[in-house]
Amino acid sequence: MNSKQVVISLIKTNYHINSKLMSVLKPHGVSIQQFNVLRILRGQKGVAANLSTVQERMVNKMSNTTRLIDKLIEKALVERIICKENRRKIELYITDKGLSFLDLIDPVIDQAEEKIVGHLKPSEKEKIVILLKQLKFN
Amino acid sequence: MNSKQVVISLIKTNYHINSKLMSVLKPHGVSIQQFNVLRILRGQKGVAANLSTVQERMVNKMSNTTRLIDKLIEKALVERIICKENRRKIELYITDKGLSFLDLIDPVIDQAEEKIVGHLKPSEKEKIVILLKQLKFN
DNA sequence: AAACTATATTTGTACTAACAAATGTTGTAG
DNA sequence: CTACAACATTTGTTAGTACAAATATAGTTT
Repeated sequence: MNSKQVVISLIKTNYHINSKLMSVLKPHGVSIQQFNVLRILRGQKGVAANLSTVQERMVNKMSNTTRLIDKLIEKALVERIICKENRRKIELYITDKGLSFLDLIDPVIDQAEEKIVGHLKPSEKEKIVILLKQLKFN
Repeated sequence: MNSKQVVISLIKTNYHINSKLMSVLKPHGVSIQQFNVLRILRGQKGVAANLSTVQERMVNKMSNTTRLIDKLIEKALVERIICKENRRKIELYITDKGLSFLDLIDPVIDQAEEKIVGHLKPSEKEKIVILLKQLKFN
């Protein structure tokens, strides 16, 4: 078993996971990234989040989070307010519509995830996570 | 250890792998997908590949392989000829320039992959691959 | 041969990603 | 108070992705 095979295996696995999650989100009109932003905002429990806060917590450290959030605002799932104390910052909140949207979608995603890895033994799930944590990226 | 944590762990791992591979390819002016197409064409060992053949072997089953290959042709790494027997098909070849380009880049990628997973024991590498193969995507 | 079906590739559109540059705002040094 | 650095977000650009529709060619039916 060489390193290349491991890397390819991981890339392919991710491709399948992404495809699966996309396909379950698609009927609801949101992308995986949009869904993740919503979850991050819900995690704030009413406290405003800056753009930079959201970005830090996202998997993808890209800088077009602005446009991603524009889409969520169009759908009225998120609200954006310019911070009064520091007008450079913005304050992001999930709306009530956003919260009930998540209530609807969370179980669908959970089911998809369960379907993918749920049949593994707990020890196997743990083993994957432990092994992945040992990988080095510097 | 729940299923969601496993999925997130896989997604994050993939993000890091992708970032790493992108960063080593970037100085050479090709993307990961372009690099993969080149390797697929080299694997043909001089036999022409159709667009559909390349697409099947790619991880991403997207349909803009045409445009991806356009980029490789611009760089003279790949050649595209319309098939004489069946003018619907195209014949793709890696050029000599493409081959020597791969000779240059392969070791760089290999090193990156080794750095990421090379420190794992062979049994651990195998364990990852075996566990990933057990995941279900239908 | 004309109409139809299947095959192979290309093109169009909308979205996401990575990165750099630009914009607007705040704080600070002189 | 002006200049400048630091900060936070937005915008621009190029590339890749997903999916659908369009184009072109070949083979088949009538």
